[in-house]
Amino acid sequence: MAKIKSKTNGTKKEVIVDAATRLFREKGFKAASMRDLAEAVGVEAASLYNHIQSKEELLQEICFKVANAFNQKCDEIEASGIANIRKVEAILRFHIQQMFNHYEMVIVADREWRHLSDPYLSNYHNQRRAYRKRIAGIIEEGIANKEIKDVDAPTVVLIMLHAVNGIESWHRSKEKISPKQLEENMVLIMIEGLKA
Amino acid sequence: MAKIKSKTNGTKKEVIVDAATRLFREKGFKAASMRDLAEAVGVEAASLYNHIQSKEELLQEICFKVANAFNQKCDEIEASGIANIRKVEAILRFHIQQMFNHYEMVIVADREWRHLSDPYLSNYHNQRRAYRKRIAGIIEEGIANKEIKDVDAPTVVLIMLHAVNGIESWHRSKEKISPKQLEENMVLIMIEGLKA
DNA sequence: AATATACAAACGAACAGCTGTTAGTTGCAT
DNA sequence: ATGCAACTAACAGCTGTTCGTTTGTATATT
Repeated sequence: MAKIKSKTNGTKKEVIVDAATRLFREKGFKAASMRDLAEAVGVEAASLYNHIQSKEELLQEICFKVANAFNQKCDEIEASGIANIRKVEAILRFHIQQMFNHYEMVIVADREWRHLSDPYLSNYHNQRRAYRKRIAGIIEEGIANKEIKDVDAPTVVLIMLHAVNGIESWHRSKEKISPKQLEENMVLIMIEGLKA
Repeated sequence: MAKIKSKTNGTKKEVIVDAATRLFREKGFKAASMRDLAEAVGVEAASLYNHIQSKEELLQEICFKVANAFNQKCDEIEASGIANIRKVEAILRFHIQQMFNHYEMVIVADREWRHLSDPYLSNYHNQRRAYRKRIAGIIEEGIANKEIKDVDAPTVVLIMLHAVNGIESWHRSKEKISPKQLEENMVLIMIEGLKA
């Protein structure tokens, strides 16, 4: 039985991915060096390669973990029988909650995925496009059902998905309103404005 | 000898800044090398330094050009005597239009300003914070006047300023609605939802 | 209980390539 | 002939990564 586990919980690789997430978020993928990462983990740069294959693998892990979370939640919401406007609201709320609980991961995926290389790059890119089309589809159904105002669905998707990125600033601001208040405000502004 | 061709009324430095803007947008500041930039301009890397002082100077130029444009427009709007909700709408419309006409510049400034170094970094950072507070102030006045719904003003600012970044995706999408349509949709969704 | 074995995981040194930038030189238009 | 703007060559430092080796420790054998 090999002891691969680190002190508290999770494999050493997970520790490395966590540190990479923090580092990529604050310096950007290109500007964060493996030596920086090694220092953050408390180890020499060469030692990292006992646990990972490459720097890019770290970015892959981050990007697809985020993508999977959103796709999975979207499956769940789409399967539920609730009204389309409610589905849109649920998706928005999930994005907001992810930005509270795992914002470094989400931000890194959103900002640095372009640095993936090609089997992964186009995979991620396709998933991203498909995800947006999916949400646009829900909105268009809602418009057809007259639950939702007659607006351009892809535009609503753009607004929603980018608006939640603003929560990054909230994390660093001093006078924070509570997460719940922020969520309710966002939903109020973005969903109430949509209702027919 | 290859020579930098200057447009009818633009210095060679402006040609370089324009190419840098394009390059920084598509590869990111760190990933874009001076040799990449030189190739885009049609010149050897060393030759660039006859016109600029450093790579960072290019980023400074981009960031502060964008910041100045927004600050200036905000002065103008604030000075006009229109209702607060109208001011917010005017600011939103200006952001949208800037994202249509100069989106590479705006995106680079928004995404890469962290790579500035310190006199410029904190200057930019302060301007950014001040700008957001300014808009939040207008919104709060509007709430006090009962023109605007009782929402958290900083949250509205976050949503608005980040939502317009979605226009970057519009630039690369195939089935584009017209700029005017997009603008009207955005205003409809984001401003109508605010009105008291 | 002491020893041997096995193997994960750390290390220092080195690599080849790229980074921004400088120096010195040369060509071209005025 | 003066000077701007291009060139080539080179720099010192950093990049991700590989190599061979050593260390620590959990298990198996004695």
